[in-house]
Amino acid sequence: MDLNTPNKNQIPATNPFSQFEDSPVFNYINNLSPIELVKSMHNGQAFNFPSFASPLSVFASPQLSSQSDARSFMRRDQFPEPSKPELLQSKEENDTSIGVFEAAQLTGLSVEHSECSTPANSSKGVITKLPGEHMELAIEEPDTLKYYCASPDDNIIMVPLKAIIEPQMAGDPNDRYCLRKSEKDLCKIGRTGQNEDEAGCDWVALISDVADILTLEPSIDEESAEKQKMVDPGTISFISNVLQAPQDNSEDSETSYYAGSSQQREIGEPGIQPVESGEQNEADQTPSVFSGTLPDKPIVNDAAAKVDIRGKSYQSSSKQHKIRRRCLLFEMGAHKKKLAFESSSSTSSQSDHMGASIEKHATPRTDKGKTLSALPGRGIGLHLNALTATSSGNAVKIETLASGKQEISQPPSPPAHMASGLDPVSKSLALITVETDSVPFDNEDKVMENVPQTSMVVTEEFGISSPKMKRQKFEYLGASSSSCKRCNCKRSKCLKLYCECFAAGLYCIEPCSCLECSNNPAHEDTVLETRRQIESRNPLAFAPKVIRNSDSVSEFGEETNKTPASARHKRGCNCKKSSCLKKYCECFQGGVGCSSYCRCEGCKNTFGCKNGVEENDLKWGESKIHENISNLNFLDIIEKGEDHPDLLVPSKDSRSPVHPQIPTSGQLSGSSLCDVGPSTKMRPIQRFRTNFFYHQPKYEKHLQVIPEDETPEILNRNCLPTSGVKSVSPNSKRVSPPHHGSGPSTTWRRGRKLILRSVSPSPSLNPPCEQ
DNA sequence: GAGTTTGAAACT
DNA sequence: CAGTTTCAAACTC
Repeated sequence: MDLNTPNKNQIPATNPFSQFEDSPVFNYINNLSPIELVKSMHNGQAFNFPSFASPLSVFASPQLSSQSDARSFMRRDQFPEPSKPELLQSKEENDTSIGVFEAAQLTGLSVEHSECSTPANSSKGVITKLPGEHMELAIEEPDTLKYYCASPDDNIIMVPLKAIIEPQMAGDPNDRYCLRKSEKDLCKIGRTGQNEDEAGCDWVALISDVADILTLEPSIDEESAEKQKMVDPGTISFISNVLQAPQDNSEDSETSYYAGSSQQREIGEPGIQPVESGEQNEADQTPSVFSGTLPDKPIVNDAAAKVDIRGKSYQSSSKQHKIRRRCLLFEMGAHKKKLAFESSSSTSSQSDHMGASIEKHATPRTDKGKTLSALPGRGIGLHLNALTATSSGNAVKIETLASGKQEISQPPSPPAHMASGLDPVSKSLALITVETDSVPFDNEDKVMENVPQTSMVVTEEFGISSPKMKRQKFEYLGASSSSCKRCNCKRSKCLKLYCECFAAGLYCIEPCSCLECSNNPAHEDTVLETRRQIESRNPLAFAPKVIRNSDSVSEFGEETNKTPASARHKRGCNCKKSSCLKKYCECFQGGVGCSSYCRCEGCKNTFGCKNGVEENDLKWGESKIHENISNLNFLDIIEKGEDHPDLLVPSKDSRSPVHPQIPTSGQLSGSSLCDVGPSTKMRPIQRFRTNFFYHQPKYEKHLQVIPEDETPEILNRNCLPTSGVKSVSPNSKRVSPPHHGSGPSTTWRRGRKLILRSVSPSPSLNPPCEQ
């Protein structure tokens, strides 16, 4: 394809054009034009740069592109107009014009683009006109380009220009009209374009990208468009307009629209996407939308290609990229399912549901976006849940939003294949998800489950019909276990923490057996409000129940102990009869040992027992504390009356050579989570650190979606004596964090303060916790 | 699958 | 904040 070599086209243009400059025809044209003729050289540049440079600028500024696109769309509509075709036709007959325009490489370029991009439709739009449109070319091309690239200047110029030209059209011969217009354009373009050499370079790159996209082959227009989008918001608009034949105006318009709103998409906000946006739109939508409207053509290979392309092109925002990628892949999956659904409509409820969910996801996505925005730092779980549901293919309930409250009953139970093993699509999705760091924990869990090999923590089922089966998988999962819940609530409407789904910040989904469930997108408002209320009562309510120290540690590249002992229950248990040996015990259920936070009686937790506290640790701690207390930046914590008893008992962990240096070194052991066993209670400081780092991205991502506002709280809890004080005494009842002090707000404030003062610039390395 | 046990969450 | 109630999961049969 020639697309990747736009300059080639550009280069030739100059000469040919100059040749015609001297021709009689050209002179004639000049005479016709009241406007001062621009030198061919200049013109050449104008064509070359404006057309290409602009696009670049456009890329830089999506907004502009959007405007441009909009215009472009309009314009395409105009093309079909009877008057213009005639005009073109007449022009075509004119040798002069032909020569002139042949000189203009732009034309050729445009043609090529069109051809490449949309074989079927290429005849339309640009191509159709270009051949004959010498003058028209000058006119149309620049405009078109402006639309796509639309540097601000271009836009400004073009508007007035048109205004001027249009009137002339009526009375003047086509030639004249075209000529003038072209001249004007050239002048303007030249002006604006000259400064855009660099842009031109970028343009080349862009073209290359385009070429790559096109070379991906069997891609459809939609697919190419999708790719384009992935490449760059601004690029999208350009490519879609240039490459895509106006086969479908509506589609174009949408494309343009999206290009324009690329910023929003970049941000990850749902934006204002039309529900039935179509594959392109959905392509960019976040994971939740794995729309089924995807082109039917997506092929596995292509998909991979797309991914690669994206990955290469947009490293800058790796996260976004990942998200996109994931989305894409999910889309792929969705697409596949859709195909299956379409192909074998007879079968499966699953396919059916998938199709339904796919079609309706667009809306849910928006809702999710709202959720996020509405609940800053909160509702994350819900948001993710949507993802999870989607990916799992179980997201039937989520459809309710899209369907407008219509609750689509889920299939009686997940298809056998789902339970036994994921369908290929799901697996692929899972794998993909695993690849991406941005994958929500819940999603990840599911992924893990499906792909045990890769999992660090296996949790929840992907599509297990039986609640029991589901739960059985929760065994050792700690926080992760809390991530993907399936409930069986009957009276709480799944709006209380009794509901595991709700507690995990997730919407209930198909596998749930709940009654009168309100924990779904259809009741988003209610859910959010309830969440708020609960959080106001207990800021940590939605925090992961199990805090895994090892994860945070590993995040920093340090090999960590991933045993349950390296984690602890955030609040500790209060078991009386189960001896912490049954799943009644949250610690046990979470696969972690009991800690000083626990108030359990007769603890026999096999993962670790708070009773194992070592006296030596205390002694050691005392000596150390004096040594280092002064170094603590979080002294203020203590000063505030938050003197955490634990703080007085530094960890004695052998692996934390310098652990006393809380603020600076990452050497404190991850003890906080290592409450289990000998060192359990011994590391208040460490605990603080650990917990603090617990909030670090990776850990959070993996284990639980924690509302932003909870982070401080967590810190607070960990840092503040609250529980710590009493925890020291096994018998004493620990004060729950939320209730501590003056209440949530106070706690919150303190938490924030702690963050500010105690945060260590460098990642803390929490040594593995050994029991 | 029904009934019981258990402990967290919610309520007072 | 302690005590009680409610709830749903875990467990048993």
